[in-house]
Amino acid sequence: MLNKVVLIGRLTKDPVLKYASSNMIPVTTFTLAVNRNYTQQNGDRLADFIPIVTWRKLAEICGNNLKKGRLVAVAGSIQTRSWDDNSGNRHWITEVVADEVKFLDSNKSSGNDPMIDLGKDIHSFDIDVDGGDFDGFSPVESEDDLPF
Amino acid sequence: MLNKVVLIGRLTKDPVLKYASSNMIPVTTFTLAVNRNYTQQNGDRLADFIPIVTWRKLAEICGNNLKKGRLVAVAGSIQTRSWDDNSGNRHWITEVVADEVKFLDSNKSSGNDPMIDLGKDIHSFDIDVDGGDFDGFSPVESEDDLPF
Amino acid sequence: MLNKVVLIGRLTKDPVLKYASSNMIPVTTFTLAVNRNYTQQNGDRLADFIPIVTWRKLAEICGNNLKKGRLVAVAGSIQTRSWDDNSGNRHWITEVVADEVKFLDSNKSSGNDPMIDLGKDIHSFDIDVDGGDFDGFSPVESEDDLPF
Amino acid sequence: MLNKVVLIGRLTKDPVLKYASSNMIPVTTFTLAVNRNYTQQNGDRLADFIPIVTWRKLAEICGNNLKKGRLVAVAGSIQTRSWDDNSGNRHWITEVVADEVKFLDSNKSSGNDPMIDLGKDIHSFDIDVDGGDFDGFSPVESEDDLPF
DNA sequence: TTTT
DNA sequence: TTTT
Repeated sequence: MLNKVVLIGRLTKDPVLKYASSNMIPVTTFTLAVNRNYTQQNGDRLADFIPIVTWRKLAEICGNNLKKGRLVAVAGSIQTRSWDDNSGNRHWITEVVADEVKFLDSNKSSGNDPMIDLGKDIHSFDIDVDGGDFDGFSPVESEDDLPF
Repeated sequence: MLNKVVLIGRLTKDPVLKYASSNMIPVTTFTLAVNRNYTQQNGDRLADFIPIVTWRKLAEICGNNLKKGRLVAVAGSIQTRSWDDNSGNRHWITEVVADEVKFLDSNKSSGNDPMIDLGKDIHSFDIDVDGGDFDGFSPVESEDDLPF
Repeated sequence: MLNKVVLIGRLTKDPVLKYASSNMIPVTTFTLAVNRNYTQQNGDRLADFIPIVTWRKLAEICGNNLKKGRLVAVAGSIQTRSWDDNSGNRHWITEVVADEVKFLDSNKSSGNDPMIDLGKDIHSFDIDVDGGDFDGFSPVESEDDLPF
Repeated sequence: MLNKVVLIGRLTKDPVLKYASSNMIPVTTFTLAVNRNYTQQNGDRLADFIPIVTWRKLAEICGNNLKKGRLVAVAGSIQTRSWDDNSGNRHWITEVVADEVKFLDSNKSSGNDPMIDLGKDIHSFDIDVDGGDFDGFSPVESEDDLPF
């Protein structure tokens, strides 16, 4: 019926950009560390580590420009998927499918890496709603090959 | 940093109310079926099945009043936890911790079951922010015994 | 940068469906009464009354099917507009532009009015993202004629 | 019933911190410029300007630390209020009451002004849910004196 | 098995 | 009547 998520956090690692085997649609995945507001008395857990998936043009922008440690805002929805391991056991996965990803800090790696110039403003990228060159809009497809 | 979720869906089963073994805090869990807007061409998946956790007073209200099939709105945040199985394998779980649960349909089971009278209005219940009688506010505690 | 709203409430009046004078795009407006969780000690204000605007296909669905008192969920964003009155004074308006409207209760008026059959399930309608027959996608256009 | 807002944007001016005349509760107001994702063909409107209100401890933190141009995330709810002008005309105001404000950029004004040291991390502040020393929790009180 |  |  309704399924809305907004997160702000940092990438735990560099994102992973792949092309789905069946239709070559770009798909990028990363994990977001979202710090909790309170501090545990034992100092134990301080963050939630939330798997994020992006598709198509947004996947390419994220895969080519985000890096470990970058601060981003993600808007999207929660999705559940299942996959079967080699032993025939079914595993369930809950992840966030991002519709929008906003880059909230400037590019830290000022070296000569192939990142685009983010300029002096905060950049934001929306999802490619019409699917660009891709054949037919399907909100979620080719869920195989996802690393989670 | 920021972690906000809003869901509307139906309970896939009756909720499960337990009392955490360490401190007897009430905790209720259920799974929400959230229908997607689009229809798969193959008619395959139409909904996401999202695990929900509630604590304290809200847990008691949900555990005592919700039933399979009821339509609810949930506001809260995404949480990740890990647990180790008997074989020593660690499993990761992503679920939604509910701060607010709104009952969106009237009581379907008009029989003589022990459900409270929901009256003619939509009822809503907020989380017990101060923790009631409990000693000290801890946003998430006693995560053992969770059924997910 | 990011602008997300989710509301659940009831229409204070029947919605108003118009066609924008410049380009004949359908636009429907209504006000949502969103009850607050707490009760004022003086019993004064119990709800916020939030102006909602919808465009295109979603506007037609809302304008033709919603009625005063219906319970709906709205997802969208906050928008600010200004207009000048006859005395040359500028007025500022804050409203919610709906991307999605979900009908949460069944059709109350079971008479022979021209409402569509909502069936036994909750119906939901998304915004017409591609704009249908309209010439070029413009997220908000023709803001004149709005009744707020 | 349910009323959730998340915004990311920049302060158009320095925030205004006042103490409500009736009970001396701190209240801070500011306007957030939230850039839209799309560009108008005429280059006209690019942002929404959304009035924000915060209360109590969060009001003091915002009033003492935020400045014009700072990038923040705001989570809260939409509120409507009315006030009567000298001519006896009633005016309606829609604003966002912030429960959480996250500071997303580091302190720009590195001079010797009285701002607190924000350190090298992103700082976040939650609302003072129990109201501190104040007598009884009332989510919104003393709405007079608000500058909007 | 993690970000700052 | 506005931010970057």
